[in-house]
Amino acid sequence: MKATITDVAKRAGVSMKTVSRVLNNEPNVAEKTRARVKAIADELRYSPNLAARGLATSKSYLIALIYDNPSPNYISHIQRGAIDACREAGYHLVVEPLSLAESGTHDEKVGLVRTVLDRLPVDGVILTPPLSDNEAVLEVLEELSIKCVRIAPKNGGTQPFVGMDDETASYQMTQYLLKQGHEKIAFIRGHMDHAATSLRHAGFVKAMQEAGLAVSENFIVQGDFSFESGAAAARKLLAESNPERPTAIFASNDDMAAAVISVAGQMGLNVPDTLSVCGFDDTPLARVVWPALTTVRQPIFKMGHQAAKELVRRSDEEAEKGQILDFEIMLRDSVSELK
Amino acid sequence: MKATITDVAKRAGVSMKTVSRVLNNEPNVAEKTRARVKAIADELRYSPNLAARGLATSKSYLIALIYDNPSPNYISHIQRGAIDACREAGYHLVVEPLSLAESGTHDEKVGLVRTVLDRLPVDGVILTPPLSDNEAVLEVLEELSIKCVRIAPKNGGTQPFVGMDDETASYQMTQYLLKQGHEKIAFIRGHMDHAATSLRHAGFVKAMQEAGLAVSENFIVQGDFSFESGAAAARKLLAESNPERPTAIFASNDDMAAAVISVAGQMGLNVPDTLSVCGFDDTPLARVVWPALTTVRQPIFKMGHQAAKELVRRSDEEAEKGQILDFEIMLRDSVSELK
DNA sequence: TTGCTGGTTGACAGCGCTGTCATTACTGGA
DNA sequence: TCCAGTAATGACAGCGCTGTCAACCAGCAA
Repeated sequence: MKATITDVAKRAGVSMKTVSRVLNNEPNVAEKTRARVKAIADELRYSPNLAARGLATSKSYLIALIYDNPSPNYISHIQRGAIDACREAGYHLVVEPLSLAESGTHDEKVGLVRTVLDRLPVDGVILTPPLSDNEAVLEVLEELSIKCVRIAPKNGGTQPFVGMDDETASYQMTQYLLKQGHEKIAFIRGHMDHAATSLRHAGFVKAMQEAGLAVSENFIVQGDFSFESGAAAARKLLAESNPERPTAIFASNDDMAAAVISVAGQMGLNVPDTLSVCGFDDTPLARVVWPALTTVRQPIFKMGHQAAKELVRRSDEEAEKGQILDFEIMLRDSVSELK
Repeated sequence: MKATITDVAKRAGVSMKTVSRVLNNEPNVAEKTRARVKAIADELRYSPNLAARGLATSKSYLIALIYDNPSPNYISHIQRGAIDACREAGYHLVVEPLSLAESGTHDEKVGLVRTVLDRLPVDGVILTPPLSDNEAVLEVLEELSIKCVRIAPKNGGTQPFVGMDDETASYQMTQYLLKQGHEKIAFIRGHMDHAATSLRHAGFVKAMQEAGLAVSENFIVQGDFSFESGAAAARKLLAESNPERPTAIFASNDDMAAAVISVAGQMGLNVPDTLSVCGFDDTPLARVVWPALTTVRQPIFKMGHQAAKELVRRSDEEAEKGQILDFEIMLRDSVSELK
């Protein structure tokens, strides 16, 4: 049978309340008492009953990770990071996928979110793109006054968030391409709903302009982060009929970059000799395609970690309003110097 | 403020207990009363307090997905399936990654698992490979008498499980290769800890033997399901020094198959013209490499779904001892007929 | 000595729900 | 008409914990 707080109390010859104080690290317990209670709790392998504690405190010691993102890799890393932080604080992570994109009107979305959140009284939620900026979700969270941390949101808002500087990353990657001698550089945009899409685009444009290069309309193609959209974009950019082909293509995520490499291969174009390609995200895919993809590594794990950490923060610790984490440019084999 | 059962009871002019009966679909409530209570509960947007209910019933309405598997794609699909089933039954899924492989002795592993499970009193757990067959985990589960469903376990045991027939899938895929005229077929094995590894190998061997073909030692290479191990295996198999090269390579998962394609590309071998390649799992990767991978589709989502469904089963429904789900062979472009 | 302060401890109620068991309402047959 | 027998309902305790508040015990100044 599982030990209860009463068992520990009896064994230690103190009241339940004192045990409770020790377990919650509350002040005003004599050091000697504290040590004894701790020892006995360990001995009995006591661990508090979450339901009871939750009922008494109206906290659940649960935080939710809410997402509507088809990229398993992204979620999986966020998740790992978040769980890591939860464990340290005695919290647990429950995952709640939401399919909001195709679920009708704003009110229907609100209803859906509310149903999920009503049922499970979590202490906080982590929002991943594109939900970080979803009105319906934010509205319900506000209404139920649930704490939340947004990952890579489009605009600040009042809640804390964690993100990275997509624009600068994109800017630096473009500069790298320029340094390799490329001037005819095409850019494939991501999904419109994601905050990162316009930031990455902006960084690209900024670097091009600083280099005094015109950004041709024909060299900016809209994608949606999927492999298929990347392939379509590549076919368009590399078409024979295209008056002049780019010497480099900057796809704003790895899936689309992989598609570019694949299409180039099918068309008999050698990457990186006749076409340089780079991506964004550093998914496992990046190392798995050939040639290995030059890309930007996002600190995904850490984002999840920091987000959860903020949510499980004990109130006496300092709050973080927003955090911008560092990225890293991974130079691999898919970009070469222009001869 | 959130409505409680008392609010509903007052409004409906009945006792709490009657409301409780309605909400839990218990018998012995007049249809009229039932309908009225339901309506009022809806109106008040009442949803039960999980902690209170948990305290009263010593159930948590939580099930855990425990894994130690580096494949985000696999986990992510299992997870989706499981959550789906949970939602239908008012349960929630909490995810618990465990790093058991490198965590020392058996007893240390047991300790680690126990810590995680002690803290969170879940009603059931889903075990994914390679944990489905992990002694330490199974032991703790038994000790705490927590229900569990194992996904793709090596050997039956007494718990329910869901899986697919890896051996037959592998057998059929090999037959397909044979039908394309290949005889010199190499096989790359997966990670030793996974049940699937020997099953897939067995299916391959069976088909070869039935075709009256010898399976050369040199054509069986040990991998570990990682891209890197696949690449190493491919380099070994395709080495110039190798007296005779295979005309087809059957990698026992997609990552390794992708590695084979990549290595072949680097060595100037055309896939599928001079080398046919096939994989196993049908991960997104399979459609993303070029040429697209001929592979076996596992019903991963469904496995997660069925596993969770079994755990949240109300006791009056029928139990399923074990379920073997169907696979599908996905014919794509990485295998061609031997000329 | 008394009175006061502040650190330490415990008694008790109550969080929102369900299980048990008693009570009431209703049915059909004698 | 009355009485079982069953269906419908409710009163109440208690799940394991924490918040509140009162009680207690030094130690020290007056």
